[in-house]
Amino acid sequence: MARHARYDRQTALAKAVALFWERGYHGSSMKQIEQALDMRPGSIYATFGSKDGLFSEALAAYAEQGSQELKTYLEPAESIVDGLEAYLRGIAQTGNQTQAKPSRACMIVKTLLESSNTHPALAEQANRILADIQQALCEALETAKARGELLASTDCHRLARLLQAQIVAIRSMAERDLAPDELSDLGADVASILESYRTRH
Amino acid sequence: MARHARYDRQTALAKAVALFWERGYHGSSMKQIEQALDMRPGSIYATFGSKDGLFSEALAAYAEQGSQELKTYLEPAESIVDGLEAYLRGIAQTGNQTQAKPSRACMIVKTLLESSNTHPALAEQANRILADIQQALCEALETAKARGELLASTDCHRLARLLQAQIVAIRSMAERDLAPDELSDLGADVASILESYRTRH
DNA sequence: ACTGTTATTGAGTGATCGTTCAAGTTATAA
DNA sequence: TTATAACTTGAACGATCACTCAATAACAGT
Repeated sequence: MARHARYDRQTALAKAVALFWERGYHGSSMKQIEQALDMRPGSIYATFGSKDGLFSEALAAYAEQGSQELKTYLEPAESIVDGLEAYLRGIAQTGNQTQAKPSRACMIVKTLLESSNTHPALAEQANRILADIQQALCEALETAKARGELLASTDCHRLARLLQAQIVAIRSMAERDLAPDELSDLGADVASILESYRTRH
Repeated sequence: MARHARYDRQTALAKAVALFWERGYHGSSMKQIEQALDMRPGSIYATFGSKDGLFSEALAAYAEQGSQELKTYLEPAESIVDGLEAYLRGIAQTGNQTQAKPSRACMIVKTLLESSNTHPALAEQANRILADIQQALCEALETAKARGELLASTDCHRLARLLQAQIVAIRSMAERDLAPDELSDLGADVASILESYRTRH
């Protein structure tokens, strides 16, 4: 029995993700947020509570979309390990930029590094997300091991951590001004690390 | 023939490194800088020109001390590859915290990720430093290869890039709230990557 | 002591920060 | 049509931002 919101929450969040991913928390002012979302401060605060609240929701949305991206690599793959290697090579593929991303680095890592000593709540959220991702990677590796793709001696928790470190590494190195083929070489080298954990067929 | 400065430039810079490393560029206000350096704004601006100038000098000082740290691992080692592996394991060693660092992550990477879309000049400097480090790693690897430590097929430029990615990975993962032994396991796993490039003796 | 030079001080600059809220607008329910 | 509820607007808030500069203090040379 009243007026409906002019803005779609999901659409606004997607715009917030783009801005925060690009410029970080401290680097994004409310003025820039207002412009990016095409919303006035009152509406923003009514909808998201605060700059912190908006950032937090944006980070969660980013994590969700990142998890979907991983799935698109795992599902069509012949094996889980193949899918993981394809993913590592894929995130190192910057030449083919059909979709120009706000930043090449990972927003979660950017947030972790930016906020660990300035904004404990955000750092905690980034930590939680990274722990969840590691857990998801671990479960995928456990399945791969059960299928005989990985050596029986493989410690999946450790390998998941190593794998996450590689993802972090590629995405951070992608922020350097490397040539596209230099980065994809790195992707290939990183992917080949997994080979030593594979069962010889 | 005049008054001498109350502050030693190097000492002040070291304090600036500590603050900026901990809190980043946008996260450090002039008020905090004044307090950390025990200097009033006038003196800071007379000495370093601007917040940017101070940060830039601090970043350069950090890079220099980081390069010294690598040398302390390489020099006592029996071989270059041994030294590099010891370095990778060493930076993953957070349990033994005789020296509490301002941050566990690398200040250069923090700067790169924070400033790439907000402060081009800083991003460029971080890029240059990373390129220099990669070059130094490359030269060490070339020497190792000439000594027969590495396979003749090794592409040292590529391996240097992979190695730098591993250093970035460990230092970024160190910012997560992992248990000390989880991180040192990661260090060991990362160090073992180098093994596949080694000559079998 | 006096003079010339340089360093330090800290109140103050305008701009921008994140945030609030009274007023205005637009829809639905009766 | 009217009343009511929900949403939008944008001026304004105090705080803090990076930075400046006239006044003061401390040295070196004479």
